[in-house]
Amino acid sequence: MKRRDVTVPVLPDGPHGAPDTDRDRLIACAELLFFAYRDFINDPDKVLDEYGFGRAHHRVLHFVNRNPGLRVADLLDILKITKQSLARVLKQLIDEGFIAQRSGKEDRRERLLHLTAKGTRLAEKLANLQIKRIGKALDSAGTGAGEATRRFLFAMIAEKDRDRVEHLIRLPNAPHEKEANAPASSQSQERP
Amino acid sequence: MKRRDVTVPVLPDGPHGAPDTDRDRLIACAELLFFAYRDFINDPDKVLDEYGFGRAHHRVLHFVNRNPGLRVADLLDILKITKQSLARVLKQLIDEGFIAQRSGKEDRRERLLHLTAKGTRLAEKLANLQIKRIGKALDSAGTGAGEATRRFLFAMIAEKDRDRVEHLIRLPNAPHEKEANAPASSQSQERP
DNA sequence: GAATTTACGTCAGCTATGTTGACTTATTTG
DNA sequence: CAAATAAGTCAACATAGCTGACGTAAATTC
Repeated sequence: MKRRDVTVPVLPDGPHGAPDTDRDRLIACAELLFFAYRDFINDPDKVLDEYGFGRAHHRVLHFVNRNPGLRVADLLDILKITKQSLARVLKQLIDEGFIAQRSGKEDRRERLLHLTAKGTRLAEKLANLQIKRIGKALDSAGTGAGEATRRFLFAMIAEKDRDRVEHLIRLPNAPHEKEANAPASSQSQERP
Repeated sequence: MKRRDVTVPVLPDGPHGAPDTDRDRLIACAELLFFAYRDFINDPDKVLDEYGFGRAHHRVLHFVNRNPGLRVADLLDILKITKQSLARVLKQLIDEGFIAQRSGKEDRRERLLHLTAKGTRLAEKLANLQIKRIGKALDSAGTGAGEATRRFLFAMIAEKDRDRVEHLIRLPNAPHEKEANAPASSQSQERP
């Protein structure tokens, strides 16, 4: 690729002759979100590839790991995909021994999802990759960045889903200090 | 969907009897990133649907809008997709009059990308939706959240891409206060 | 000036992950 | 018992990635 030396307006002036910095800052956030997410997804993807899995499998593993006993309906609600989309990856994960189902004790129509030992190993391996990257990023972002970032990300979630997510992530000091409650479905009472 | 009222350990204690809050906080970031991105993408998607476009089209519109005169090769580098993947959406955008190409003046092999008036209208419409959501989220996240969030997101980007991104977003006060420079390609001079 | 490299476009085919709509089965609930 | 619910399944389709191969025009190099 050739390089040209051309001077170019770096920060084009807004309508009033001054840079539209507020807007630019918000747009920068949008672009950063894109790049950050792109790379956030990337380390796990490499590992998943070795198993013949994709991101969809990762998401299922993750949320089942974090919420053992999750029902299929809950997972659908978390992922916001259709039953058929989920079915495909879930079936694979079950067939290959990463996820086990147990019938609900109270409601035997429910299939409560759990990770097997094998599933837990993979889920943790993937989680550790992401945790590592996030940890480093927060360190380099300075004190208070974690708190601020969580608040920002939380506020980016569609209003109607925030309660649900807040319960789901069950963070020690949740974004708005609401009392934490039972995860989406979770635990329940089973486990004989 | 039925909900059960079951009391459940909200914050399972870690190995030392205390909650493993550090790890939990990092995992919360990961989950929040997933939910935030999911919904971040959502408003534009609805609009794009009306045009028969998808996210891929949005990304192209966005980066061409922000960097008029971008070359195809630059776009590939930004999006990290293959030429063939890009070709499909780019062709549509050109055929339907959202994007125009001009041969480079110095190097006539290059096809420099620009938005048409129609393209600009759509790109701005989409950008405004996202800006609005981000603006609200930052407000609700408190002072300093923007700064912190940008730093965090920037640090989440793969190291080898950070320089490039930093130039690309040309933020007034970039994450590390480096001097802003010309956009990735657009007219540009960089490239190692 | 010929050969090579570069920028871009394109053909053909594959995969992962999402979608809709319809139907079955087991189980709970009214 | 009838109706609603949780889950599984079939078929068909769309989007957006991917690989590999090849063509063409222009620029660069030998």
